[in-house]
Amino acid sequence: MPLVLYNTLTRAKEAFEPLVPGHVGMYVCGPTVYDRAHIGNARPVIVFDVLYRLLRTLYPSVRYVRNITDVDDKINQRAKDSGEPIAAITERTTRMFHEDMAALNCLPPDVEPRATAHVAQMIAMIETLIAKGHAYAAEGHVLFAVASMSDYGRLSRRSQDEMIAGARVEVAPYKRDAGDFVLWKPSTDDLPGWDSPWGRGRPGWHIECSAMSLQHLGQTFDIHGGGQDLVFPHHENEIAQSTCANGAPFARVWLHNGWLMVEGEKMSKSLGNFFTVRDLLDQAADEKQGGEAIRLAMLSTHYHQPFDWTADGLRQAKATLDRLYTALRGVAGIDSNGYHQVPIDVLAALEDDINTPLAISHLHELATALNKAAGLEDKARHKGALLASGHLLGVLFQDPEAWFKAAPAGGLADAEIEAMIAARAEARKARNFAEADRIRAALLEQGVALEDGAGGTSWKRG
RNA sequence: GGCCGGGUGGCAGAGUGGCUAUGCAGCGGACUGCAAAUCCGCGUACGUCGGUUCAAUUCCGGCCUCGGCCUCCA
Repeated sequence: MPLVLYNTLTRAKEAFEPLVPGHVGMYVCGPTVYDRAHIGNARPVIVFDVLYRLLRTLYPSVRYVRNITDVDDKINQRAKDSGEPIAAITERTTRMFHEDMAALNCLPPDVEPRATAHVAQMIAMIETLIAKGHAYAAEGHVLFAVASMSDYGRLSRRSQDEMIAGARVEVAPYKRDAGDFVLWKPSTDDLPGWDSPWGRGRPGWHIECSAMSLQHLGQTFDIHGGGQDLVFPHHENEIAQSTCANGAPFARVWLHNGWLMVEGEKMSKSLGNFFTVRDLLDQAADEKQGGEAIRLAMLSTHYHQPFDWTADGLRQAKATLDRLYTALRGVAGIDSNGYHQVPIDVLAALEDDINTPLAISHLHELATALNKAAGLEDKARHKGALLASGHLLGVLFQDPEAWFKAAPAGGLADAEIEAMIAARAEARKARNFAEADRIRAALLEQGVALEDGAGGTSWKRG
C-alpha cells in the first residue's frame, strides 16, 4: 500500500513518492521560544512525530527538520517586560520545550536549526530576491513584492484583490502593494540586530524557514508541515520567497493540522481555558503516564479535523491506555520478541493520511484478541503486534506495572499496599470475607483497586 | 464579504453507494466467595429539503447550523 497524504496545495489526497527514492525530507515549523508550550503547540509536534515514525518504517532514510524561532518580536517584548536577557529566555524556553515534548514521547528531529544561527543565509536569500526583482528596500526595510510573482496565493487560494479587500491593518506607506511583506526590518539599539546591506536590522518572520529549509533540505523537498493557521500568510510567503529566490519548486506536499479548541471554545488566556503541556503533566499521577495520555488523546481525532481538548477526552485516553496495558499486563511474562510486527490494518490506517483514530481502533481489536488468546504462541503473536502498533503511534512504551503503579505525591506507598494485600490474602484463606472486603474497600478509598486473578492479586492506582 | 473545514447512535470518534467501525457509558449473561478485570450478547446513528440511482449516511444542489483563516497565533 502506498502512503497517501492530503496535500493542501492540491486539496486532495495524493500517493506519496519521495523526490529521491528511499530518502524523505520533512520540514515542520517549530516553536517561537518565549513561553511554555501550550497544548495547541503540542498538536503538530505529536502529529508529525507519528508521521516521522511512519516514514522511518517505510523509507530507509528520513531527514526531519524542525526549527527553533529564537528571534521574534514576542521574545523582544517578553524580555522588555521581564528584564530577563533575550538569550536567557530563548535558551530556557528551548530547554523546557524539549522536556515537554520528550514527556509526550516525541522523538527529537534530526536537525533543529535556530533562526539566529542562519541570519547570514537569510541575508543572502534576501539579496538574491532583490537581484531578481522580487524584493525592494525601502526606509530600512526590505519587502517582498507580491506583484512580482504570478501565482502568489496559490496555497491559500486567494487572489491579491481579495487580500487587499480583506486587509484589516493599516498598510505601511513604504509598501508598493498592500500585500507586500517584510523580509528585513530595522532594529533600534535596544533590539537584537545584525549588520546587513540595509543597515542594522533583524529578519522578518517568514524568511527564516525559507533559509533554514534550503540549508538543511535543499531547494526542493518532500514534506512541509505545520498548523492550519500557518497556511496564510506564513507558508504562502515561504513559498514565495523560496521559489523566487531558488528558481526551483519548494515543498512538494503541504500538510496542515487542524486548530485546537478547549471544551468547545477557542483557547485563550482571557477565557481561562489556556493550558500548557506542563500544567497537564503536573496534574497526572506521574509525568510518563500524563504524557502518554495526552499524546493518545491528541491522536484520537484525525489530525486534519479541529481538535476539541476536553477533560473527558483526556480521561477516555487514560481509560484506553488502562485497557491496553491491562491486556499487556496479563502477558507480561511472555516473550514476544520474535513477533514485533505492525499488522497490516494498523499500517494501512496510518498510510491513509495518518488515520490515527482508525489505527487506535485496531489497537483495541488487538487487545481483545490478546485477551482471548489461549495458546502461548497466540499470546506472543498478539502481544508483539500490539506493542509494535503502539510504538508506531508512540505509545505503550512503558512497563505495564509502572503504568498502573504510577504514584502521585502523597498517598499509600507500594509497600503499605502490598502489606494490606498480604493481610487480605490471609483473611481470604481463613474465609473471613468480611475482613477481606474491608481491606479492599479501605484500599479503594485510597485510590487503589484490587483484582483477584488466577495468579494472585494485582493492584493499580487511579 | 471572500476562502476553507465540519454537522454520525447517551458521549468521543472513524468510515462507506447496498455488508458490525472502535472505545466509553448503559442493559443482560459467563466467570468470581463477593467484586474488579476479562469474555459473550443487546441497543439498529448518520443536520435539513430536494436530485441522481435498483439502492445514499456515503454522490450532486439548495437551506439551516457550528468553527477557522483573511499580514506575523501551531
